[in-house]
Amino acid sequence: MSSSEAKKSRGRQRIEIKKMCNEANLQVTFSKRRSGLFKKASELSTLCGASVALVVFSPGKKVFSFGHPSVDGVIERYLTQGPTPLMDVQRMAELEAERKRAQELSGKERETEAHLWWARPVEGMISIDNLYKLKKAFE
Amino acid sequence: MSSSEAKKSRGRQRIEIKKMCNEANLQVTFSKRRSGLFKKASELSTLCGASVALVVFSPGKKVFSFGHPSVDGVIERYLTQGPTPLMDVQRMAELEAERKRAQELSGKERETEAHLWWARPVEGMISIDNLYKLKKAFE
DNA sequence: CACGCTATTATTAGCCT
DNA sequence: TAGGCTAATAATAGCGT
Repeated sequence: MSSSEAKKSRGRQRIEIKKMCNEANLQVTFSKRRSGLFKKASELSTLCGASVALVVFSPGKKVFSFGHPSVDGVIERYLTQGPTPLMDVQRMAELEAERKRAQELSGKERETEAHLWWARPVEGMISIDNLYKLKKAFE
Repeated sequence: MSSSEAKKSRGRQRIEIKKMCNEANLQVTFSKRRSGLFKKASELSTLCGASVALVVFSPGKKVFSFGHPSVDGVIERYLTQGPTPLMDVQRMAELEAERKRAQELSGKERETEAHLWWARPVEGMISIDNLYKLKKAFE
């Protein structure tokens, strides 16, 4: 501020919605816009009582998620009520068996960061993985 | 417009982020904010090259979704790499390969399909309860 | 019920610290 | 790398059509 007439800031500038070239800037923009996006998502669910699931992978592979009532719950509804038709019991039994086998192979849970209070409030109790495979099977 | 000095509009008013009481207004707000949310999601994926999956169920049970490169692809990554129990190396390799393949296939045909290409309402015909019954039936 | 309009609020790009 | 600041752009609540 040595200059008595230096402008404090150029303020917000219009940008084109295209892949950002500057890597450093991209990182900052990602963080800021991600926050805004999750806020909007939570507001929509609160204001309108809508169910929302939002999952975002950063360019650096980190994952962020928000869900109301829960990510897994909404995903389950999506996979179940989506374009996929109902499946037969036969196929379900097969996949259920595989699920149990896989469950034995995997012993632990993955804990990720939880800075954001609105992120992943509840852990799904139903085997989402199983449901997903069911859906995949019918495609 | 009989009054020559009638104000055109009170403009945007501050609102509290709580469940809206007025049903009619809620419907309008849901539509507007849903559009904004999906736009923000698409902008984030475009600007930063982030993978995004967004699923919204309206109070009226209709479902809207957006995904980049695809909803299913991102959900798969979430279910695989996310909070869900990890699986054996064999299966992870399979999913990894499939993800890469899916990534290459994307970005090839995805342009302006219609007005809001990123918002596709889908008819939900299957209830979650049906799935539960089916699951219990075979259990 | 979906759009169009506009005054305001909300979000954020570019800088600085 | 992560937070503030501020000027501008973007989103939108309340009304009309």
